[in-house]
Amino acid sequence: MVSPACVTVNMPRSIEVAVPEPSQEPPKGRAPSIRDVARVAGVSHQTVSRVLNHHPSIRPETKQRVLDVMAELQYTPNRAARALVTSRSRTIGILSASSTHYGPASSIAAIEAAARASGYWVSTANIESSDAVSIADGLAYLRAQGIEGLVVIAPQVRVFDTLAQLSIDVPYVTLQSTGRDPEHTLSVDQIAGARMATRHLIERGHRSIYHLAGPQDWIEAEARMRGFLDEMGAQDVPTTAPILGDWTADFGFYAGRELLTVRDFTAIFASNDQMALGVMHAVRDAGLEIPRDVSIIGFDDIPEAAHFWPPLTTVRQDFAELGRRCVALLLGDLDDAAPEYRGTIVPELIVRDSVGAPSF
Amino acid sequence: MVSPACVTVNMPRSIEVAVPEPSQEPPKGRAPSIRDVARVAGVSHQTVSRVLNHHPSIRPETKQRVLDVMAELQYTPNRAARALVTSRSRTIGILSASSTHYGPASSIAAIEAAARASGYWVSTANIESSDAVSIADGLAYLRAQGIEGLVVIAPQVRVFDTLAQLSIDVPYVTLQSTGRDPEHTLSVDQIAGARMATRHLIERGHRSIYHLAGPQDWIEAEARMRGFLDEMGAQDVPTTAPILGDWTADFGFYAGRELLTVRDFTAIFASNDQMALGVMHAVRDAGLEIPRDVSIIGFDDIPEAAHFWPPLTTVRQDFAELGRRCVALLLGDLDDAAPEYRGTIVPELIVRDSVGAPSF
DNA sequence: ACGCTCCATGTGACCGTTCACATCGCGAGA
DNA sequence: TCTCGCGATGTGAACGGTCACATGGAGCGT
Repeated sequence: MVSPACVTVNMPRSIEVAVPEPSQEPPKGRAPSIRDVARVAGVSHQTVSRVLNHHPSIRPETKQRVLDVMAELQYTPNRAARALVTSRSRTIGILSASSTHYGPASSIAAIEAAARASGYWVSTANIESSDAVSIADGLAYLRAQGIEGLVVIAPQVRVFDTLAQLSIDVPYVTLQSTGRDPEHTLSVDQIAGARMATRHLIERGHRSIYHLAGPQDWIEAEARMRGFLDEMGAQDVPTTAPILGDWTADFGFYAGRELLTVRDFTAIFASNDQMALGVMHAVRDAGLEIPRDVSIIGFDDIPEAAHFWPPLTTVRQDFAELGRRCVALLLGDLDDAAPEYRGTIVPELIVRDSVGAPSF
Repeated sequence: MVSPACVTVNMPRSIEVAVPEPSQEPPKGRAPSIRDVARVAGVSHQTVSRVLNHHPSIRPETKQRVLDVMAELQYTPNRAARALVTSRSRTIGILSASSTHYGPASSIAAIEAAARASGYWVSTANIESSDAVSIADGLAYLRAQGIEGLVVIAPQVRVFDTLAQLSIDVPYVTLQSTGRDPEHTLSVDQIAGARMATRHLIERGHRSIYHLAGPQDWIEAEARMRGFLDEMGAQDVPTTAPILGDWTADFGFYAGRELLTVRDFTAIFASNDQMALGVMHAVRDAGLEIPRDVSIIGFDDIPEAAHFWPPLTTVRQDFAELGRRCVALLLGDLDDAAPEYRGTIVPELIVRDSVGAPSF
């Protein structure tokens, strides 16, 4: 990956714009304020404020004059002052775990883009371990920031406990799948995706399938597991207990190695692509071939999945769209407008080469 | 990866703490302020402020009383008010590209953690394309946020131009390798890492080595390329022109395929692990084996690299440490303390199975 | 015993914005 | 013609902290 290497700090080279004509604005140390603009434009500070807030009753001529002065003075509204008086920070908080993974990272990027487009700011708190203290720290950090909304990309069960405990009461969005509270639910089920994946394996003839699940307190993990179990049940295939992992390739590797000592299965459905990769590694290490001896299917379609060996069959999620809708929903809520994103994002089965017919 | 699925918004469940005794603080709509605390504690607002700022001359007894009241009232200092009067946002901006990749994502997470530990906030602007407009947008966004320092994880050449253009004059840290401005430089060279990788290939007997570089306006990419060229020169190995890529596995795949039509090489040094993965894919598709027919080495040691087929020999970077030092340097600078992190983070060669002796 | 310093604390202004309210024309309805 | 209403603008007070300065004792050297 693009990796930083060496660090250089550079002092500000304050660019002195030599103004030839002695204009009337005093070059104070501070940045120009609304009153500076007002003075130069020959209006009151309130008029400037109105321009800033797109107030309807302002003469176009006046408005233009103010805008011109703003540009001339390189005026930037002071976020702190505004937040102080409105007591609105226009900031959305993200509580995230595993932010170095593709899924969360993509979601975060999409959320940030969507928020920025709507004039909101984003503040992220990454938690390393998912213990209560770490979660509480993250939430306290976000609370101190005065967030107006919260997106949770983390083990949610614990987060909600902590949320209540800290008595943080902002609207929150959680990227989850359980269909309760349908009023506020986007119904893209991971369940559907997981069922797709499972069905794909069954259709190819597999009957002994293991599921490598994610951490049990992640609702996503739970949903995929449920999708797996639902589909297995629906198709009358005997079910084995899912193995609870931690989303990492390392875990997939060790779990795969363990599983292979028995070898009572023909296919594995991993709850994400990284774990699938680890399993593939273990399978090859055991001298077996994919998909001849073992079929493997993943979840997420990370950009690398197409280049695994063999290229991984998986379920694609549109993280960017997810992030966008998530913000739309939160902002629709915040700004009291009707959220328009109630539709469904359909996950998509991406068939590549890691699934074949069972060998026995 | 951990992937969000379905979105649910939940309204705040405002937790009413039923206070039995009618205490003297009025339950106004707003959060308690410094003056509310002062009133209850029987001191002046300024005393409360002093407690907040760890002012030395305060009687321990008074201090404790104030702290108690703060806890009782669940007082949280208002960031906006503080920022307004001090005109310091205590926010560090990150301008990042490819933030979904492991390296940048890890750096961001580390920066955020380090900043949080120092009482700073972090604001990230992700740019999707690296054109000037996109960069300018990102910087404007950060500027509006009132950032006090800037970390650039992006194509730096262009960023600096834009920086000057927008006349943003905050101290900045760039994760870079060129050794100019040694006063402010951490000397971990990517160059060293790249030389290690190259030397490893040469020592194994390779003489025809291609380098798959990153985008030319990323200083990291440039540094690795320079390291490659330096080592090749030092060892008197004839050099071929590096191929400029875009950090993605897809690019590695196509470049590899292209290269294999000629097949005038025995090893490839990819500038990051993703591109290395793509190349591996292309090599296998051509019916060749790694490392028997072609040796491949990467850069970064992403967590998945150990599970590639074959496990990838690569150069490990400690992104977390990098992020920490980066913040230390920036903050040392900001707070006018002597930065202690002038030392060197040594990249480490991780030998796995993707490099062997040349086949011809 | 006097003045000086320093510690602990209080007072009021100010940061840059928005909010509530006041003001001033001007055209329309009576 | 008088007034009412509304559009366009101005005035002053918040918001919740920090800063500069003032104040009143205690400690202390002479």
